[in-house]
Amino acid sequence: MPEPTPAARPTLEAVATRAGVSRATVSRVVNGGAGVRQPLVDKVRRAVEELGYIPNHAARTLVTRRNGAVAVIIAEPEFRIFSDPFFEQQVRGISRELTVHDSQLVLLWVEGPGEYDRIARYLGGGHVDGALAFSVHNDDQLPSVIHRTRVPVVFGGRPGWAGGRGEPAVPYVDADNRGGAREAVRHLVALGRSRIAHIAGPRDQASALDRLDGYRDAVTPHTGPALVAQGGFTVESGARAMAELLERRPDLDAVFAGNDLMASGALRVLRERGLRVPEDVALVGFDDMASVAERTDPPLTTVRQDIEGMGRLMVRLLMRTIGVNAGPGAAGAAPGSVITPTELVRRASA
Amino acid sequence: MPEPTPAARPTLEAVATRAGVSRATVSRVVNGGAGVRQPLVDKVRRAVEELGYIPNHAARTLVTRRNGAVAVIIAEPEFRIFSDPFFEQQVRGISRELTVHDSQLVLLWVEGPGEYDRIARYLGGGHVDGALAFSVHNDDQLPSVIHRTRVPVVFGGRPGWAGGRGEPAVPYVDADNRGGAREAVRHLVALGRSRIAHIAGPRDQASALDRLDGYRDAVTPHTGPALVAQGGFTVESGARAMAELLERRPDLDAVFAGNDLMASGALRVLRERGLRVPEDVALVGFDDMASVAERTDPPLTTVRQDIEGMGRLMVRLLMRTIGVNAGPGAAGAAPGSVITPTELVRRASA
DNA sequence: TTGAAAGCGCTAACAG
DNA sequence: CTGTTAGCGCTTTCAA
Repeated sequence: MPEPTPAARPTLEAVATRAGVSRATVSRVVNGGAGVRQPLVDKVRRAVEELGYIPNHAARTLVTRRNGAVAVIIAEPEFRIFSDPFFEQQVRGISRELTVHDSQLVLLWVEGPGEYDRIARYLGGGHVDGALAFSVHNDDQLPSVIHRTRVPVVFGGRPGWAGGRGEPAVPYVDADNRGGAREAVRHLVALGRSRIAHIAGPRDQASALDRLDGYRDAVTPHTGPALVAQGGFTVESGARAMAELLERRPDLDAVFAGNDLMASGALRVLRERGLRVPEDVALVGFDDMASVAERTDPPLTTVRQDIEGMGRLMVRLLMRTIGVNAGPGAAGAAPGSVITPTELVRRASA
Repeated sequence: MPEPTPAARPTLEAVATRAGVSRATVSRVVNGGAGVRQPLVDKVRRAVEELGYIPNHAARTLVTRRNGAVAVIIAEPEFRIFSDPFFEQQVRGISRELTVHDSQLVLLWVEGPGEYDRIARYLGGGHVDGALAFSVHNDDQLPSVIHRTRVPVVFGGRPGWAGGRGEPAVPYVDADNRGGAREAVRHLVALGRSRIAHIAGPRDQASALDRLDGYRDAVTPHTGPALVAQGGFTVESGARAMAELLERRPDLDAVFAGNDLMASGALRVLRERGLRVPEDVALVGFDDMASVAERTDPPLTTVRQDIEGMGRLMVRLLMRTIGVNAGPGAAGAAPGSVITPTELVRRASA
């Protein structure tokens, strides 16, 4: 037996030989078959089938410089990010859209700054065509680490430092937090409320700041005074903030919470104090997190964002960036970021 | 300007030229530097540093046939798998251990049988060195699809069909469900209970069957009659099963639930009926899911499994398989599966 | 339309 | 210990 090889995977060459054509022709057929006469196409297809040929990825990448893979970078500090339904939906969107683009999702789980080196090496090594990262805290070095690898990247959520000092322009996809907040408060105003308070999210997260801005946009001296308490996007912080608000302004008649979790905390406190929702105090949340907003009593009126859609958009943006970079334009040409619209969902709380 | 090239990534060649050595030497240094004299090593290192050289992945893979990447295959049917704390821990273990082995985690999200083709192509294309998959329902075609690609694979959880008819032997990592169940029931027996019931998990999941077997092992005619109700691993199903059990055997004095979720459902029913736990009915769960077991009232006595450890083990097993396959042994040589021990955690419910 | 040939960047014998 | 020399499997001009 001259060939003890168990089952070496067939190469282009093998297919070519079997089909009686050149490697070039096989390559053409495999890549769409444009410009090859039908009989040959058929012959090649048959050979591919019979041999069970599958193109070798590495070889292809080596010459095309394309990988068909995109990294999704997850920074661990974002605590139980996996359990976060928000995150799950976004990744689902990303995954689906990536499939459409025939690309693979490579998950990069970063447990801390100690691993930034590994990430840089991975990104720099050309394993992926681009990266998707999520808005991180302002002082994090990760964005700049990513940036230095020169791998195209799109952020999920407006990075707090976007547009800052010498910061490079980064493309990102974010919901219209400000507009959504504005709409929420206007709804409250339309309901005839005039003492509308806001429970704000953490000061180091852009989404929280944007929602606060939206609240400020809508609450004019005309509609009533601004009244803000600080929360931290958790149920407990929402409860605390609500208590504080009640102390400062016992006669408030509406609350716009920075997210559904805080709204549910606020709701609890409101009921403990014997205040009826929405009769005495109208309440609006943000996110439309199903596991929360639909299950409170009364169900929450809130602002919905298309999370899965945002994930898909991140991919589209990235793909465009990659396309652009392949062309004559230099790497700096960041395609504009995208702000997706939000929608007020009316339930019973306001 | 003869060189309009913006910033072509430096190659081995460039480093070699700069350091005044051959490509081979640079390659050696980059790959550990064994067998190269110190002065040269230093020179090369410096050149690498100055040029910001990063090895090209594709080129390396093309010749070494190794990828430094492992696929984690997730079948969507497993509903909100991301939100499942169990899953999160396992993936965390996998991710950490992969880092140790200098390998990357590639997430393959399969939304349904329609995508099996894509998966097969990906796996077959040599993108990854191996795959990790989770126990799926008995009738799923995914395992066989994976198997056909000849990519080494390790399963998380004993596949229901393992050891079946013509099924190939697949290596898997699983907790000692049977042993753990046995221990749980023996604990109940030691407590003096003699009418011990079991709420079983779904009949098509190996873990549920194994726990049932463990229960049967420990409940002998000597200790009392077997009494089993069917549940589905959810809180609600646990409650229903408990009600049924109470109907069939109002005087039962202990319950071993197939998991913590069902135990908490059972607990609720028990209290509704005015039965005290553990005084009237002792209760033991399984999993030690922190978000459940520690928060019930009373906290659940349960069986803990080292989930993150199982994730790590899956990777180690896979790495060994890959190593073996690289050697003379044929691809079929599946290294033995691993059953990890469980541990009874005593809290207040039993 | 098809084929021949030249690499992509790297590793791995094999010499020296 | 170091350099030379072949490729790994594929795409892509360039001719024919």
